[in-house]
Amino acid sequence: MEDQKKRILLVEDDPNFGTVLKDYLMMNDYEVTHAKNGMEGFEKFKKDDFDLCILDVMMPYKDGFTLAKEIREKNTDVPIIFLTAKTMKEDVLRGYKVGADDYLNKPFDSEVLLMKIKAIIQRKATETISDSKQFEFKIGSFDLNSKLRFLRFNGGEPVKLSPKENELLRLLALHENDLMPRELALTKIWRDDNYFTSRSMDVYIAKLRKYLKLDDKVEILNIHGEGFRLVINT
Amino acid sequence: MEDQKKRILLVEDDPNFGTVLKDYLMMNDYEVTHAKNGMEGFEKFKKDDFDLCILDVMMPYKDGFTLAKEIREKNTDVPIIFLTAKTMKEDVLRGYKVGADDYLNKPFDSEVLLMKIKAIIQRKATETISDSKQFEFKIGSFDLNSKLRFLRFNGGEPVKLSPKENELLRLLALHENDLMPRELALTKIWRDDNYFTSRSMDVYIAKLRKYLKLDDKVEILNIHGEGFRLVINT
DNA sequence: TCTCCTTTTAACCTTACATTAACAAAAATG
DNA sequence: CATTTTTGTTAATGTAAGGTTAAAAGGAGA
Repeated sequence: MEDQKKRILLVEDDPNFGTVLKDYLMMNDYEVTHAKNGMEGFEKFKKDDFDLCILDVMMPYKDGFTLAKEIREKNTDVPIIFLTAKTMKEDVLRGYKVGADDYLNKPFDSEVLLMKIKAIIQRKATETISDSKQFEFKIGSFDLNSKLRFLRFNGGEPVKLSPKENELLRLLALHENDLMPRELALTKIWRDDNYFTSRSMDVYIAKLRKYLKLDDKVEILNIHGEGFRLVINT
Repeated sequence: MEDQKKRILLVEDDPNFGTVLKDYLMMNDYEVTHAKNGMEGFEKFKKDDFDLCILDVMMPYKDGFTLAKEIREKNTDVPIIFLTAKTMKEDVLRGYKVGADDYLNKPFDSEVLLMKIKAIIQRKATETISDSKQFEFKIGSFDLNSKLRFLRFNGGEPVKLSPKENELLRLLALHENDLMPRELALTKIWRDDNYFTSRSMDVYIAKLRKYLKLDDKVEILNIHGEGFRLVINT
C-alpha cells in the first residue's frame, strides 16, 4: 500500500498553472495525470483508476461540476477536490451536492493542498477496507451480482436491477443480519439526507421486498428510527 | 427525531459572535453547547458526548489548538472544525496536525459552515463500521441485543424493543444487581429531569417488568427516592 | 420528437412510540 | 395515623416513521 504511489487525476485548463501544480504534486510522490479540459478529463478517468480527482470548476465546454457528476456516475467513492476561482458560495454548495470531499479557493497555498490530499486519501483508505471490492453475494436462495446488476433466484433467470435497487441491496447484504443504518444508505447512495430522499429509499425497500418475496427465508426488517436489517432465516 | 439531534460543542470567546452562531446552529436543528473559553470547553466536553466540536483558535488562556489536543487525548474520533481569524497558513497546518477535520476562515458564510458540518458528521457516520461497544447482555434467561433492539427469552422468538425501552434496559443491565440512579437514566436517556420525564420513565419501567416477567429470577426493584435495581436471583 | 426505464414526489394508510392523564398502591414524613 | 410524596400501572392521545401504490418528472437513446 505505502510503496504504491497514489494516483491523482488533475483536470485544469490553465496550462501554466496546471503544469506547475502537476510538477509540484509529482515532486511530492504522487503520480499525476493532467487533463486540459472536462472531456479529456472524463476520458482519462474512464481509462484508469485514480485515488483522487482534483477538478477546476471554471473550464470551457465542460465545467468541473458536470465532470464531477459524470465521474460520480461511474464511481461513487473516489474523492473529489474542487478548485474554485473565488470564494463563491454557490460553487461551494453545489460542490458538496455532487459529493465533493473538499474545495480550495485559488490562489491557495500548496502545502495546504498537500495536507488536504493526504488527509483525504488516508481517510478513504481506512474507510474502504472490505466494502469496495465485494460485488457478489449469496442471499438465501438468491445470488446478487452487484457489478452486473442482476439478482437470480435458485439459479433461474436473472432479474435486472436498477442502479439504486442494486446499491441498496448490496449495502443491505454487506450488513447481512445486522443493522444497516438509514443514514448510511442515504449518505452513500443518495448523498443527501432529507425527507424526500428518505421516502425514496422507503420506496426502494418496498421494491426489494417484492423481489425477495420468492424466498420466505429472506426478509428485510425495519428497526424503527434506525434503519433496516436483511435477515436470512435458516 | 427529537432524541437524535446531533450535538455540537461550540467553544468561542467572543460573546456576540458565539451567541449568534449558536442560535443559527440551533435553528438548523443541532443541539449546541456553548463554552466561552478553553477551560470551560474542556469541562463541558468531558461531561457529555458530542458529535462535533467547533473551536475558535484565538482564545485567551487556552487556545483552540491546546484544547483540541486535550480533546484528542480523551477521544480520538470526534470531528473538530477550527475557526481561524485570518488565512494563516501556520494555523491551518497546525490544525491538521492536531487532527482537525476542517477549518474555516472568519468571516465565513454560514451556509458553507452548515454544509461542512453536515458533510463531516455524515462522513463519521459512514466510518462507524462496528464499534465494539457493549451491545449484548445476558439477563437471566434473556438475551438483550441493544444494537438491534430485541430481547429474547430462552433462545425463542425475539421481542422488539422501542428505543426508550431498549436504552433503559441497557442502562439497568450495565448496573446489574446495583443501583441505577433515576437521575442517571433521566439525564442520559431523556436528557431532561422533570416531573413528566420522570413519570415517563416509570411507565417504561412498568413495560420492562412486563417483558421480564417470563423469568421469575429476574426483577426490577425500586429503591425509593434513589432509583432502580435490576436483580438476577440465582 | 417519442419511447422506455429509472427515480422522485405525492397521497393515503398503518404501525410504532413517547407522553400525558388518571387513579391506585406503597413508602416516607412528622 | 393522617397526609404528602413517590411509585405502579393502564389507557388515551398525538405525532412521527414506515409501507405501499400510483402518478409525475427526469434522462438516455432511438
